Amino acid sequence: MDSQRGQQASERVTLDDVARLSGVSRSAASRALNNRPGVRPDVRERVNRIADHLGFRPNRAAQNLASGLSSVIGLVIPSSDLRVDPYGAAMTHAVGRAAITRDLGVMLHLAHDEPGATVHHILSDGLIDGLLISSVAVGSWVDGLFDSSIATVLIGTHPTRTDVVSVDVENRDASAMAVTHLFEQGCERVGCIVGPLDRADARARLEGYRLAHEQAGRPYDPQLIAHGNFGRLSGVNVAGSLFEAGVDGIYSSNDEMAVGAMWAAAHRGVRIPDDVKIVGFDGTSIDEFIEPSLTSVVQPFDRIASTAIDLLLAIVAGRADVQSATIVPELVKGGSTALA
Amino acid sequence: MDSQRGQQASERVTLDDVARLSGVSRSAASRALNNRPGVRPDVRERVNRIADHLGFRPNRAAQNLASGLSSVIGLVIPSSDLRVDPYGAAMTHAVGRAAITRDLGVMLHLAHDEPGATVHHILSDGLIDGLLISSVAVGSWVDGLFDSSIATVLIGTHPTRTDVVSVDVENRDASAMAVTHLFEQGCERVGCIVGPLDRADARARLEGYRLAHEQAGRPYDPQLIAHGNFGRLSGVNVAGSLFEAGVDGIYSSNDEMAVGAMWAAAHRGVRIPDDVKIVGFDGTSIDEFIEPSLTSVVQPFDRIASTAIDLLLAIVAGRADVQSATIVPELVKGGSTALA
DNA sequence: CTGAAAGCGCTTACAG
DNA sequence: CTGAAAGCGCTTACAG
Repeated sequence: MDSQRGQQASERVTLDDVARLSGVSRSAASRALNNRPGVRPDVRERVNRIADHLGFRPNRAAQNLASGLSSVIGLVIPSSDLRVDPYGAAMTHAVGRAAITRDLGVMLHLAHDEPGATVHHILSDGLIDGLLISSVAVGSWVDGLFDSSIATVLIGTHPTRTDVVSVDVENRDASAMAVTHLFEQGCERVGCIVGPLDRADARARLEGYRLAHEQAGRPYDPQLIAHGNFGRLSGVNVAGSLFEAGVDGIYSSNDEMAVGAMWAAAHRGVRIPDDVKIVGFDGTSIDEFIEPSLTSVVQPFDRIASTAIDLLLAIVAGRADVQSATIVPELVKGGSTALA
Repeated sequence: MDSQRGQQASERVTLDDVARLSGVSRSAASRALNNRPGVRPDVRERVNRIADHLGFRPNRAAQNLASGLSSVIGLVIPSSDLRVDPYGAAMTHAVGRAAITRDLGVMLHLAHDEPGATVHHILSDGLIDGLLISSVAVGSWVDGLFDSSIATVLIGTHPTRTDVVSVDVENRDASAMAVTHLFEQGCERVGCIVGPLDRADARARLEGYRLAHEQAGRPYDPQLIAHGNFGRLSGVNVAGSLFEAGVDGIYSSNDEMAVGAMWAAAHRGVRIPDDVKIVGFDGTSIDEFIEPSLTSVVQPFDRIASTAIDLLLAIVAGRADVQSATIVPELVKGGSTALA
C-alpha cells in the first residue's frame, strides 16, 4: 500500500505536463480540455490527444477551488434504515443513476443524526454544488438547509413552506384514481389507511380518497379512516379496525402499509381480493412476491430523480425561472383488486 | 436564488479573516484550528473562539488541495436496485452511519454502469481518500479499482484475489451452525439453496452446509442442492425441486431466496415449519412481516461497516500492518424453524 | 486565438 | 511558540 501511494504521487500527471508536452500554455490547455471557446481546432485536438495519452485526470479539488463548482451533489435521506424503507432505497438508487448520466457524483447524507462537524462543512461548504432533500427527511436540522446558502431541491412536498423548489409526484388526483378503481371493481365500502397527517403527501392522498367519493356521489365516512405512519407494522396494526368496520376495499397511502394490511388479512382469514380489495401507493412492493400482487399507484422514481437533478443544476447555474415540478404516477393493476 | 448565491459569496469567512481578527498569522490560525502542536494554549483558545463566533467553515476543496486529504470515502455498490437488494440497502445505510460518526462524507457509486468521465475522475483523483467496494459489485470495471492508486477495502470476499484487504462475515462455520440448528430441530433431510458459485461467499456457505453433515455423521446428498442467484425469484423457482425431493429442512444461502422458498411453499400447501423448516442468511427479512418469521444468520452490518472504514483509514494513513477482518454473525431463531 | 499572471483558500516545511 | 513564504493544481479575466 505504501508503495502504491508513492507511485500515485510520482505518476501524477498535471495540467502543466499536458501543456508542456503540447507546447501550449496552461490556460490554452485548460480551455482546450474544457471545451471552452478560444482555441484553434488543431490545438484543441492535439491537447486532448496528449492528455488522453498521458492519462491526465484533472485534480477535482483544484478544479473545485478554482471554479467554485464540484460536480457533486448531496442527497439527504432519512436515517431510518434503507432496508425497511423501500421508498428511500428506490429514490436513493434513482438519484444515483440519474447523477451518473450527468457525470455528477452523489454524496449521501443520513438525516437523523446530528451531523458531525466535517459533514456539516460538506453540506455548507464547497464540496457539493447543491442538495437534494427527501421530504421524508424534513424535520430537525434538515429544515435549516433550505435557508442556507446552498442550492436545494426538495423531493416531495414541504409540510409548511411554499418557497422551496420541489419535485413531487401528483398525490391527490392519483389517489382519487386509485379509489375510483376500487369502486369500478365493485367495492361499496372503501376504507383508507392514511400516513402521518403532518406530512403534505399523506394529506393530499387522503384528500384524493375524499375526492373520489365526492365524484362518485358516495358518502364519505370518517369512521373508515385508519391512521398509520407509513411503516409496515402500522398497516398490520390498523387494518383490523377496517375489517371490523366491514370494508370491502382499502386504499392505503403507501405500499408498505398495504402489505401490512394484507398480512393482517391473511392472519384473520380475510381473503384478498375476494373479500377485500386493496390498492397501495409508491409501487415499491412490485418485486416482493406477495400474493396476490398489489395494485399500486407507481411512482416513476427515475423521472422524479432526473427532474430533481435538472432543477438543481438550473438553480446552481443561476437561472431565475426555476419552477417546481409535478410528476404524474401511474396506476398499475395487480391481483389485489382483481374481480373475484 | 440569485441573491442567495450572492450572499454566499459576500458572507464567506475565510481563514484569513479568522487570523486577522485573532491577531495571528494564517499559519498559527491553521495550527490552532486543526489541533496541531506549536500554538500557545491561550492563542489556540482565542482563535477557536473567534472562528466559532465568525461561523468559520474551512473550504474543503482548499483543504483537500493543500493537504491531499478529503475526509470523504467512496462506496461502490451494485446497481441492481437497492429496493430489491436488502443486503445492499442495509450495507449502504450502515456505511453511511459509520461514516458520520467518524466525520467522513460518503460518495455513492453505482457499479453497473460504465462510469462517466467525471465519476471516473472522482474515483481515481483526489476527491475521495479511499474506496469501500461491496463484493457484490465485483466484476466489470470495478475490479480495476483494486489495482488503481486509490486505497480500497473490499466488503466481502473476492472470488479470486487474495491480495485485497477485506472485511467479511464468517460464512462457513456460521452456515454449518445454521444447518446444525435444523438437525437439532429434528430435520432428517435438509436441502440447500446456494447462491452463484462463482462468488466466494456462496461457496463458503455451501461448504458450511456440507461441513454440518460431516460433523453430524450424516450423508451429504448432492441431489439436495438447488442453485439460485441470491434473488428472491430464484428462491421461488428452485424451491419446488427440493419439496419434491422430500426435504424437511432447507438452508438458504440468503434471506431473499429463503423468502422466495417460503412463498413457493405457501403456494404448494407446504406448511412451515410443520412440514419444512427454513433457515436463511443475512438477517435482512426480519422486519418484513413474513409468516412465520424467518430464522436467519444475521450479519452485524454496523460492525462490518465500522471495521471496513477503520481499515480503510489505516491504509490511507499509510499503516503497513493492515489485515483483513472476519466478523462472526449470529443465528437468530424465528418461527420458521420452530418445533411443530 | 494565445499566454502571463493572479487567485481560489487552505497546509506545511522552514527559519526565526 | 510564531510568521513569511511557497505550494497544492486548477480556472479565468486580462492584455496582447
